[in-house]
Amino acid sequence: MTSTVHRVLAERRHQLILRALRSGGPAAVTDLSEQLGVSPATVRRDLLKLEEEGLLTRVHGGAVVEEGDQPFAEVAEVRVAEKDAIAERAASMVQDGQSVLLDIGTTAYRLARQLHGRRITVITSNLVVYEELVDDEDIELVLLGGMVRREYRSLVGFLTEDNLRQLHADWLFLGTSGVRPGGQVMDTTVVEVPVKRAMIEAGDKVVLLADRAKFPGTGMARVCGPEELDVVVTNGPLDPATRSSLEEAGVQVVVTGKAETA
Amino acid sequence: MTSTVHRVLAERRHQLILRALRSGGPAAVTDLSEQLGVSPATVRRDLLKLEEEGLLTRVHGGAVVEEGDQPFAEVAEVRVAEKDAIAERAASMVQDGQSVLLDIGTTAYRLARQLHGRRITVITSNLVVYEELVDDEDIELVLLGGMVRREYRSLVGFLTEDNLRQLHADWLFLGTSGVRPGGQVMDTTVVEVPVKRAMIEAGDKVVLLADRAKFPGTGMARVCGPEELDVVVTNGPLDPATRSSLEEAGVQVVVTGKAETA
DNA sequence: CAAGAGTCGAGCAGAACTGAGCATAGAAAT
DNA sequence: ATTTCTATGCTCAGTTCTGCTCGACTCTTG
Repeated sequence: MTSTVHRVLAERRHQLILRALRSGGPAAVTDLSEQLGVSPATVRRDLLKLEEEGLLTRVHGGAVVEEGDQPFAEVAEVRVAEKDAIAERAASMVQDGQSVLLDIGTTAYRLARQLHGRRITVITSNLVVYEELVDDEDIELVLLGGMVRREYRSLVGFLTEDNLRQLHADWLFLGTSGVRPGGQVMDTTVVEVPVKRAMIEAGDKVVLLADRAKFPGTGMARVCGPEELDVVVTNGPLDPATRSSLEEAGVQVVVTGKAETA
Repeated sequence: MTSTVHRVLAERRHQLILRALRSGGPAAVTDLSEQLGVSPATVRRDLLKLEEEGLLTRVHGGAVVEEGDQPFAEVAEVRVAEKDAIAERAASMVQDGQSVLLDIGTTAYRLARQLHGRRITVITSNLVVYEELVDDEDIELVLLGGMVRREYRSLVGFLTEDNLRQLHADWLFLGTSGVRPGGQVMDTTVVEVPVKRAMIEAGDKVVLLADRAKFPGTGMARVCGPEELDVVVTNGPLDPATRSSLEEAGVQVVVTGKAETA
């Protein structure tokens, strides 16, 4: 790039900055300045504009992407590191060529982020997962039908259930609002429960993803009992009562290491 | 059609510019000028025209392709004004409270853009329509299940058909690759045909959206005959043979005024 | 708490870009 | 053949963007 120093279009710079922030987290003005080959002043002006558009937040020395811009506004930001650790562990269970059924919710979304570049089939009613994976050519993506629930970025209803009855997946990765001491998997959003049950029917191996805050947990509606689960991935420690309930039902409990990151 | 040579050249430039922007992101006027071997002034005029047609956004120093129009790469750019006129006419047929089934393809997308703010239910397997309407609180949005076809931004497969068998819509707006003289509705993408047929079954009133370039038209696969249609909206003039075929089958032919915009 | 390094915002000069108007060349129409 | 029309290239004034400098501010370190 030494020959002709083609001036980079402002718009292009903005895109690159946003991409850098999204993939690499917070970035310094000086670093961006070097990467883009423009002066720090220009980077600063770029950040100012992008902040006005609400696309990022400036901090002293640099900028970060806003969490609000990310899906799942309220829930998504909490315990991200924990969820990512769980997701990573879960992703490692899937082999190329297999099919994966992803539940709605944040945890499944974090898992989807770990699946980029894998040669697998992903089936989901999670619209954020769809958006995350739609540009990934390697992944065969199947979207379940249904009514769009904007607040949860999901698809629900009898269409979703109908579709699920026609499918079978090697893995189901399920989220939850909490697990009760007896090993009962609960949820707070009632309309999602029939969909989750249909997913359980369609999944060969059923994996529950639940960070430590979910033990013990609550929820209005019961999704299923421990006998429906094959694996629980968590970042424990989970209470002994729940653990024994799960193990009695033959559920494999996987505990990842990164519990105290938050 | 005054100066044939120049016209072709200009048209070709427009295509090249759009292709460059799609593959390489934002591009500078100077770069485009070099690549195309014309003066910056000419490039600027080209960009002006393309912006008027809504195919790109000009920025200081160059231009970028609009995000929303990214899908439908090749097809989307042609005859936008005509498609919009047809879409507007079609949208006026729908009353609040009704349900609308939208086919895949560009024309249905243009129609979706006209439906903002209407209190209706929209059912579709068109992912661009989904993206267009997902933030519109007034619209009840139902997405059909299926395998994601990235190149066409659509959902297809038996899941889509299954979903459609469970549904009924007041209106179906159908696109086509062309209508044969006998009134046969054709399509080029074979895997979409079963979905289109299922849509016809699910629609109460079936409306075909077809700009004048579709008469007469071709396509590998036959979707349906004129007897399945209720209305055809076009910007004609359509050839007398096709018109009489349609009218004999009891199809209402609606011709919008804006035929000679191109 | 204080010093120092780094960062920020504002103003300024130079460079690049834009839009408008005008001249030219080639094709179509008379 | 002449006129008309369109597309293109060029020039020029006005605008926008960029990099630099300088004083004020913020964060860190001892």
